[in-house]
Amino acid sequence: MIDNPVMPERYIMHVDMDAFFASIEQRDFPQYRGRPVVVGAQPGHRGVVATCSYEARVFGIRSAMPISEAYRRCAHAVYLRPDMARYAAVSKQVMALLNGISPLVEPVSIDEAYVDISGLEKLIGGPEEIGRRAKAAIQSGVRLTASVGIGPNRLIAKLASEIRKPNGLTVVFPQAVRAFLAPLPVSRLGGVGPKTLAVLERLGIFTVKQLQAVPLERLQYDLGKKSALRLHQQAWGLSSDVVDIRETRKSISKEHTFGEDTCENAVLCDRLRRLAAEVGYIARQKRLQGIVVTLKIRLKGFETHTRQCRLEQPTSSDRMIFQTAWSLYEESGYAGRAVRLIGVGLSGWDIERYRQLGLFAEIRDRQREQSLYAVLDKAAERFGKGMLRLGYCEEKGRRDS
DNA sequence: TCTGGGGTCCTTAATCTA
DNA sequence: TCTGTAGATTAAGGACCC
Repeated sequence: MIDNPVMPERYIMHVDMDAFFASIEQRDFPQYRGRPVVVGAQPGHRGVVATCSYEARVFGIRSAMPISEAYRRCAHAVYLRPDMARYAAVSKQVMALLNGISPLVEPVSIDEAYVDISGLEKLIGGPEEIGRRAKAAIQSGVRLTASVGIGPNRLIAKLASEIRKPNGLTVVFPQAVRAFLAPLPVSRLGGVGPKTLAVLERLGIFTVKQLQAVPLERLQYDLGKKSALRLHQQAWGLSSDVVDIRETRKSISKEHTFGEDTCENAVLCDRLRRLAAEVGYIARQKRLQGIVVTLKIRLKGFETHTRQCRLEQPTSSDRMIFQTAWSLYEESGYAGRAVRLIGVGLSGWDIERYRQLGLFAEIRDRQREQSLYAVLDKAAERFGKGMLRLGYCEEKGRRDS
């Protein structure tokens, strides 16, 4: 617990399941308990570690590590292929348990979620009590542990959940935010990967406190406008406190890495057809039709390219997706080169939503009207706000803020 | 040396259009 | 009607996240 418990206006809770895939395997198969468990590719094949148990981490094994390296570090670990369907079912249970605490649950991945717990103090208790309640619900509901962080916004909640792992609970009150952030390494902030970290280190910035001292303009010179602004805001503890419960998926894609690089058309064509069918199937299940098809190709040497095509009509048809992707491959000039990975994606239903509302021409008027918001205002007048309410309010809210 | 899969967001360059 | 320009869109790649 950090600082004193004065009630802030808002409390956001971040729940992060501990070593999720590996913990489910250890829960379901007692013979794996107490042993290093690595979920991911099989040793001897291409691939990386998806998750590993805390016993495996003792050997230095980490997520995203090549499986060959993991095997070198710990040959006697249990190596398992991921069973995503089983993990997804457990994830669903966890989200339902969190829903029992607050209806405002935003799953951000299979193993983590943000929960808006503002205003629950009279019903349940202070933030620490709510955190304890969430952990207990997960423990008794699915027999797994989670690390929980609570703070005035998403950033602080997430960083707080990472402070004590596994099975931790950390609450950061608003007055304590600056002191909480100051000693953290900048690598803990969102959007700081190897490239950005190298730039920051070149500038002599290693901690959040040091980052706070750097003028925004200086950061923008080295990192670009938006990335720098986001980083600067994070350094001062500023972030969204909105938990968004709507489904917001923007694209669907499937890809496959071949065991060995191939340049055989028959193999590539067959794989692309299967991937397109998977994408089409998910799109139809979600009742989505996309107007943009993307082909992804990774060649020998990890050289990666994408090619996009905008269709005449939105689609969720396997055949249409496949034919478009295959044409992109044939036109790409990569035919004959050894392919390591091939993938296909479908996106662009947001564009289609506007078109269906008869707003496509108006979108072109953006240049005259200066913004889409004016278009939405006009359209709302014409169609009535009821019909456009969701999109309209989203956009208007963003504009007003 | 080795580097999966499924995503999101940002930047940049080319192109379009009022 | 022509032309330069600014802003928007699109395509591709990069970085990052889990």
